[in-house]
Amino acid sequence: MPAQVATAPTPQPEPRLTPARARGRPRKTPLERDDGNRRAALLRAAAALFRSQGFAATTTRDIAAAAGMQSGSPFYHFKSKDALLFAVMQEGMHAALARQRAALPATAKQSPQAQLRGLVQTHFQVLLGPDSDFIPVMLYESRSLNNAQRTELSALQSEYESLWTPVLSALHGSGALRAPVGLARLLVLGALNWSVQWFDASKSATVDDLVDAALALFLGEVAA
Amino acid sequence: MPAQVATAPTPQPEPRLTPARARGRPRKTPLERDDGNRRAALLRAAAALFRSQGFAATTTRDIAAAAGMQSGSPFYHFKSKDALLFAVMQEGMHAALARQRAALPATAKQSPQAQLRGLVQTHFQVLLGPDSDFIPVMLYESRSLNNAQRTELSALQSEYESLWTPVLSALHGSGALRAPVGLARLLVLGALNWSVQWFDASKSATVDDLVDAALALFLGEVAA
DNA sequence: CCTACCGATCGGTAGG
DNA sequence: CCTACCGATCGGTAGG
Repeated sequence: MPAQVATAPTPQPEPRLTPARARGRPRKTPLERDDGNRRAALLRAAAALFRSQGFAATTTRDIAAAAGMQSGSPFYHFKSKDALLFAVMQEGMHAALARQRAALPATAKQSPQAQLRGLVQTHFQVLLGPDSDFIPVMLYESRSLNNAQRTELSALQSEYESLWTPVLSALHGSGALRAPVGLARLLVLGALNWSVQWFDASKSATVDDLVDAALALFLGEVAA
Repeated sequence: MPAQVATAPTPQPEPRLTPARARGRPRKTPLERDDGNRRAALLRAAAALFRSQGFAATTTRDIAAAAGMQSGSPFYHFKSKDALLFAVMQEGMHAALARQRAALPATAKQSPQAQLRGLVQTHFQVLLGPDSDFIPVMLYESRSLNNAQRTELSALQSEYESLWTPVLSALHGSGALRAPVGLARLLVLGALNWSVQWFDASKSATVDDLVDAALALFLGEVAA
């Protein structure tokens, strides 16, 4: 029998208005409660589950369990399952935009070919690298959004596409890219986006192999 | 009061083993019952709904209503909702294979470039033409299949891919295609498959425009 | 293929 | 963030 159990009976505490505060896991004051941490955990869990099972097939109970919560708790952080999906997609788009913008200066003074290579490389990293559940969810689950959400995301997607257009235009102008710029952008992004369906990090091809293959396919460029 | 009602009381028919046969809408004998027609109607309705709403978000009641049936009736034709999804995908793959094989002879004696153009054109028609819900469902809902179903479909998909490989190999051999054949096939099909996400028949670009743009992008070919 | 129904699950909420 | 719960919906079935 463990020594620390069954000693003197625990004295009943005086009744208080907020009895739970003093028991269970220690509570933090509102300022240090780190809501963002729990919210971020929910977002990450939701992104992973939405990606692997799809939005409609994922229950809010699945998400709660993956984040270590009880079934009703996600609704403390998000108004609805829909709002969770939208937040995942927004987070994904903001991260993708930030990464492309951070990578742009490195090739800004180089050839359009090198600029396209930079865009393609970062795009593959966003799709296939670590923390890469958010954008695939956005690509493949947008049908589950309502109109207002779809409109708001469309604006972010247009921003993202606007990073590609000048580079493709320059390539078209020099004859390196023969297809019309608008359709070329759609076909190129399609070729890249589809990789989330088949890319397997445990297989032989690496992300760099994909970048080389894509540039070779679109521009006839052979890797250096 | 309608004349044909409230005349002589309907005589009770003799009790029979199959009383329903003689009442209600006329029944056909088993041979002319045209089960295939009702089954095909369910498949078409399911394909359209699975495509527009996704598998998990579509109820078997939705499908029944779209085919003009009551809620329990789809289960007379299909064992489960899963079986319906699988049948849609199988139908789609068989049709796609049949159409590609029918189109092959037209370009068999022409250049590899012309052969690729033929494959791309038929692929776009299967994806975007009339009755084009089946293949998009297969492309975007395979996560909802069980393992046995997935394995069976993989075989059909391999058959389909095997139509592309010799053409891409010939193009790679002649230097017209610089990317490795395996990755090129995945990127090319991705570019084409993604079109179901954005192609709008009511917009300016036609399927023929897409074919031209794709060939220009992959081979640097300009349309004749 | 219809009628009537079951058992399970699900998104979401009240109150603490 | 947890507990306890509600109302609605859903896949599927028995019997005809």
